[in-house]
Order: sequence, then C-alpha cells, then structure tokens
Amino acid sequence: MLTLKVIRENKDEVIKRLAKKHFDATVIIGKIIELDDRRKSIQYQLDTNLSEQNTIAKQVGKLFAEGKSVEANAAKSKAAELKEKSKEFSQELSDVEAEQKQLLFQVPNLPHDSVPEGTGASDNVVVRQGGDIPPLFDGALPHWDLASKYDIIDFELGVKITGSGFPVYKGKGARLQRALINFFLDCNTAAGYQEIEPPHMVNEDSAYGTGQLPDKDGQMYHIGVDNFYMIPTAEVPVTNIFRDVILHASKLPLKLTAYTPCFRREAGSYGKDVRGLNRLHQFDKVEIVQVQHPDLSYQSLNDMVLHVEGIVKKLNLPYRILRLCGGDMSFTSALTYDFEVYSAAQHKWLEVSSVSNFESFQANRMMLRFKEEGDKKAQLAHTLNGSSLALPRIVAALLENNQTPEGIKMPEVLKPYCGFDVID
RNA sequence: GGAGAAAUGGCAGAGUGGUCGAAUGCGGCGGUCUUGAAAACCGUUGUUCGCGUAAGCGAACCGGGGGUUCGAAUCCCUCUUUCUCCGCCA
Repeated sequence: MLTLKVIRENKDEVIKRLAKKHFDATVIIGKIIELDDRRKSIQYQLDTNLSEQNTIAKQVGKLFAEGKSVEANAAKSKAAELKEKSKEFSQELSDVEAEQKQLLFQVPNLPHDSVPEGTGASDNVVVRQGGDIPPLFDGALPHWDLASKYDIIDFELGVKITGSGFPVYKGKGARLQRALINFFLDCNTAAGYQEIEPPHMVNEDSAYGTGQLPDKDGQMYHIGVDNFYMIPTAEVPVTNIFRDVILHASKLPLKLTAYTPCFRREAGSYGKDVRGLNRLHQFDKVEIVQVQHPDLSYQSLNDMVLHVEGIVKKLNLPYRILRLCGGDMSFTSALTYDFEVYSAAQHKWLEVSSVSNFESFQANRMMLRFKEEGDKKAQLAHTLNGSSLALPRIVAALLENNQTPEGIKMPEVLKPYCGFDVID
C-alpha cells in the first residue's frame, strides 16, 4: 500500500510511474486525495466536539462537588447533544477511512526506475546467463516420464489421495526433496539468514499484511471454520512476524529463511504448462526474507540475487536472470528479478525464483517500522524476499539435465545430502 | 472438551467511576560527580491522527469489538489470548 504522503506530494509522478505497470491511476488517485481532504475535515470537527465534551465532563464533576446541581444538570444535557454529534462524526470518519483504504488497496506499488517498459514475459530483460545447456542423448525423457520410470514421483497416487497437483514423492524422490531443502537452508544460514519454521496456515490479518488479501483471495486455500488460509509462500507468515513492530535501526538488516510447503489453488490453469512438476497445488519452497533500511534495500536486493545465483551455480544448472518488465511484475513489487533454469528435455526455461524489493509497500500495510538512534519518529522499513529456492522445477531440471542411459546423476554438492549418487 | 483466574507503557507491577497517558521499580537516553568507569544523585522516556514553519495545541489508545454514564483502565456484554486444575492426546 502506498503512503498517503507519497500520493499527496507526488501525485503526477505517481500516476506517471504507475503507467509503466499499465495501471491508469488518474481517477483513483484523485478520489483518494478527495477522501483524504474529507477525512481531515471530519477529524477536525470530531476532535473539536470531543474536546468540548471533555471540558464539560470536567465541569460537571466540579459543579456536583460544589453542590450546584442545577448548573450541573444543564451542562449534562448540553453534553448529551454533543455526544450525539460526535457519534455522527465518528461514524462518518470510519466510513471515509474504510472507503479510502479500500481504494488504496487497489493501487499497485510504484515500479523502480530501472524496470523495463513492456507488457508481458517477452519484454523481460535478461541481465545474466550462466551454465551450459547439456546435450541429451537420443531417447532422453521429460521429467514426468523419468519420474515413473524410476518410480520416484507418483502423480496418479496424489490424484487418488487428494487431487491433481499433489504429487507423492517416493524413495529416492522423497529423499531428494529432503536433501534439497536441507541444502538450501544450509546455504542460506551460511549467508547469515536465521532459520524459521513458521505456521503453515495464517489468519486474515496476516494475509492482508503481505497483500494476498483482498486481491488474491481465490488463489489461497481457505479453512472456513477457523477463517485460516493455507500459506501460498513462506513470505506470508515470515514477513508477518514483523507486523506492527518498531525495530531499532541497528538491528537492520534482518535476514530470515524458512522452508515450508506452499499451497496454491491456481484456478483455471491447465494444459502442457502444468504437466509433471511444472505447476502444482502443493510444493516445497525455501524462502529468504530481508527487512532493511530504505537506503540499503537495493544493495540487499543485489546481495540476494547474487546469493541465489550462487546456489543455482552450485547445482550446475543452466540459468538466466531476468529483470521483469512493468507488465509482468507483481502488484506489490518495485523491482523483481526472476531466475529461470533450463529444463533440457522439455526445451523450456522454468521459473525457480523470484527476488523482489517491495520497498515500503508491504511495510506500510502492516506497520513495520524502525527507529534511528536518537530519532523521535519511526519510519517505514523496506521488505524484500526471494525464493531460494522453489523445489519442483529445480527437481524437473535436475532430473532431465542429468539423465544418462544408466540413470540420473546427482550434482556433487547434493551427494552428501542425498546419500546416493545416482537414481537408477 | 469441562471448571476457575487473568490480560495495564520496553519489562515488572499499582490503580474498582472524575484531578489517570496512568504510581513505583527496572531498563533506555541526557546530565552532575570521576583521569576513565561503576555507584550515587538530578532530569527525561510510547504510538496514531488533526492543526501549526516551529514551539506547541487538540483528539484517540490500559488485549480486540460493542454498551452504560455528563465522565470508564475501573461497571456491563462479547470475542480473543494466557495461566491453573480435570479429561484426552503425539
């Protein structure tokens, strides 16, 4: 959520920058400012009214103490009138505030200056590419066929137990999941991220805090009886650790990492893009989150990109890093880098990580602030997050790229984690 | 799941209808003293909104929401959470 200060003070600039995200903010920004003017004037009237009430209440006490009950009763009826008015004002105030908030929720984050123009995935800019695409032998298989050939992932069994998009990992397939999770977490903790195991369901406030609500309601699994949401990413519970928190500036940056399963309904997606591990309703992911000083958040973003790149390199996967264009980036992000790995048998680039700086957009919504030593006023912190990494597509690429007629060879770094060298 | 108790500022903890944004202690910050430090002493110490260049002024906040009253941290209703006892359980 953008701050009112930014909207009021840089109205034209805001509208101009949002155009890059193909969002026409002219009308909505105008409405928000108009409501804000109304809000202020109502607040003023309410405060004045309340102030008068407070004064009278004190007088009444004094008058009774002095035994002047006639005057006291007169004051009482005056107070009753004021109270009636206050009630109206505060009702009006909360209506205006609710309406304003609802509008603010609809305005996306401002894209950073370095965000490229563009409308979709084809306009994203490749900033770096690494690793070699492996030549595959004749008869090389896509990962879903490898999965059944070696009996390591059973998609049909998942359908029986739950539904499509809930695979069952078996034997070395299951062990590989555990190996990757541990490997990623170890990489992250070595880089100074504190490991967290958060709840896998969150309440409504948390879903609002990171912006899943109200706009992405249908994408989360919802537990109606308790009004909980299954988390679509660890970002939600982890970032919400800091909801309504004021930190000391000296504590920044805070760096956290968490493994969680992620649950996404992804309604309406089907076809060959969702085959095998390409898109699932439940998948494993290790996430990194940073809370940083506004002056340093872009430095942190770069650090995170380099960190994730290091992990992908260790896995020896061909990868590229994209800077997302205005049309392809998320509602909440100011600048996003996507990581893709090449899945050789599918001949496709698969997104395995998305690293973003949200600047103060999430922080404003959940009141995450920090205080500089000696400063009286708290200011909004910046939040960043990224996958490091999402498992299924990494597994898809690992299986396809490393297959040989004799079996699938594990990358060197994973061997100690897997306890085996080859899936055969 | 049943019965009872509780929720107050960074922490501990007083406060049962007015003068309470809230005693006191600890912690934090500033100062006096000291070669330096400690101790001691003095002062200071939250958040949000509105008005104001500022100093400042006004309003709200004692778990959340609602109510009673001229006036609520204090009384009532409700929700949530925590603790104790019983039951169940990995």
